[in-house]
Amino acid sequence: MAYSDALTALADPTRRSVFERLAGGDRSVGEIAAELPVSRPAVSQHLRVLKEAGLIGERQVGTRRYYSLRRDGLVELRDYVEGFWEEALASFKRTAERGEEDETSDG
Amino acid sequence: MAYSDALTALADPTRRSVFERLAGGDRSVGEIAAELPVSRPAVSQHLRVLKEAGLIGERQVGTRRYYSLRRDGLVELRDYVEGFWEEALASFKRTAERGEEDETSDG
DNA sequence: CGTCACTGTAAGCCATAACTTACCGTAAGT
DNA sequence: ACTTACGGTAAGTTATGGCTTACAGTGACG
Repeated sequence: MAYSDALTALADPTRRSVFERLAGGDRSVGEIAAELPVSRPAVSQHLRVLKEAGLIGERQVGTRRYYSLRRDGLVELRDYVEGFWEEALASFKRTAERGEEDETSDG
Repeated sequence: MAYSDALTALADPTRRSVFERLAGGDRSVGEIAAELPVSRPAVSQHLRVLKEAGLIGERQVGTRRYYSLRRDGLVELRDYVEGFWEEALASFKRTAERGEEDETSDG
């Protein structure tokens, strides 16, 4: 399941920072590293994880590599949350229907 | 930021299993533990993390504690992904408008 | 009050992963 | 060809966190 990798990838704060910077447009590794308090190799490693999670893509220009958000990856994550949202609503509804009884009425 | 805690919480597979089981309705710690290959204390710890992330709530009945999804927590996570989705679309659009850079290697 | 059922917490172990420095390959400019 | 710029990879260190067992606390019930 890809949403699993996506969630794992976005769990780390630093990696999330890297990811969120790509929302503003394509960025090279050096550009991202310059704005973060970690080394360039660290950024490289984060980018690798994000890429393996399908969240970003890369485009090479000379020796530079521009990373960008990948639409499909976002869709998967979005669908997971949305799907869960639907289930949650159903659950809330069931709970509400059972009334405010705070006792164990389960058989 | 709460979505941060939510993402961290949902990163772990076991914890995600715990969380997803709550989508089917309220559950006690013992019930959840019985369905998972980890000990009850482990489940307890996962529930604590999920609760601190605002994703679930608890309701005590006797010595039992029923955990349930928390609507607000879901909303926050959903909004984060949705907001990102919007930004991503804008980014995609910008990239498209800039046209394809033909220096891109085939990859 | 004594016992049982249910659960949270503490302590310790160990796998994971995030970070660093060092190194290597590659592309462009002179 | 040499130099510079850019970035991926390897190796090693260290912090994080998920798991287990042992223990403590609380409510229901005879």
